[in-house]
Amino acid sequence: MRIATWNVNSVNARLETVTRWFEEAQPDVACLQEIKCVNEKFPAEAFERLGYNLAVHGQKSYNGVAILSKTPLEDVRRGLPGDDTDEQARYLEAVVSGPQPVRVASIYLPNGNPTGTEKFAYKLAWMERLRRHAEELLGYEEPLALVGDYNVIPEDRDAEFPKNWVEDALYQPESRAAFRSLKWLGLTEAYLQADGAPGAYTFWDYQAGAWQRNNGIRIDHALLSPQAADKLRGVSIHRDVRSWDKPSDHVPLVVELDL
DNA sequence: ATGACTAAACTCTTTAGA
Repeated sequence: MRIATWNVNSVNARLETVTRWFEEAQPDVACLQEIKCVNEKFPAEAFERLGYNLAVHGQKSYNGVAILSKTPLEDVRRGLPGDDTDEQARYLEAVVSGPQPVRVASIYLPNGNPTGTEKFAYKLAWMERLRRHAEELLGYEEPLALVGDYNVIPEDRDAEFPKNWVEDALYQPESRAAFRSLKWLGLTEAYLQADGAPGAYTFWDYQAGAWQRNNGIRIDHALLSPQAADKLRGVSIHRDVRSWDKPSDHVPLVVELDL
């Protein structure tokens, strides 16, 4: 089973690019972030034509997450528990049905810039809510994949030019510590486990020729429960998609499990 | 020191992204 995560930076503005990738890569499950539309505006038919079932948690203009699956989705949960006043659509969870079901979450973790503002505080609070929720999910002792745009650069080697990021929310010690504390619950970071080579990035800014200079960062991640990590076969980053016409600034990350 | 791109919307600028 191939589970993909991809921040598409507007599913409607980029529908042709996104569906082209689906046709080529044929993921069994795909978690999308930054769909940037309400549920009613999600281009459901385009994906249903490709054989996908879908769950969408959208929002006007910003954020928005979705899960697409070739098998039916069950136990769909919208929103991250822990704050009833949070209206940002950044978390969607569902169980992918099949002989060996997998629980999957599509995560769009807050950016948090600029640091020292309420946006950064929101990022850290959101990460703490995610940690608590992940702790509960791990208690199920099931195959679980928490995938998405974490907006965290875990280590120096996850940036081509680490010095560019020292003031950035994605690279603050607090952001990185929160990411580590999530992993320390007992989650396996799929890329490090299956590959781990430095210089692999998932995001290149649109500005200042970042792609041409390979000024990239690795901020899209897949965290696996022990029951899923045991079945980890491999991970691939679809880097070439960044050079397509009308690209997202993120590229797909694909995890392959023996399930 | 600044801006560079891209998208969305109560669009001819502003906000947000990372």
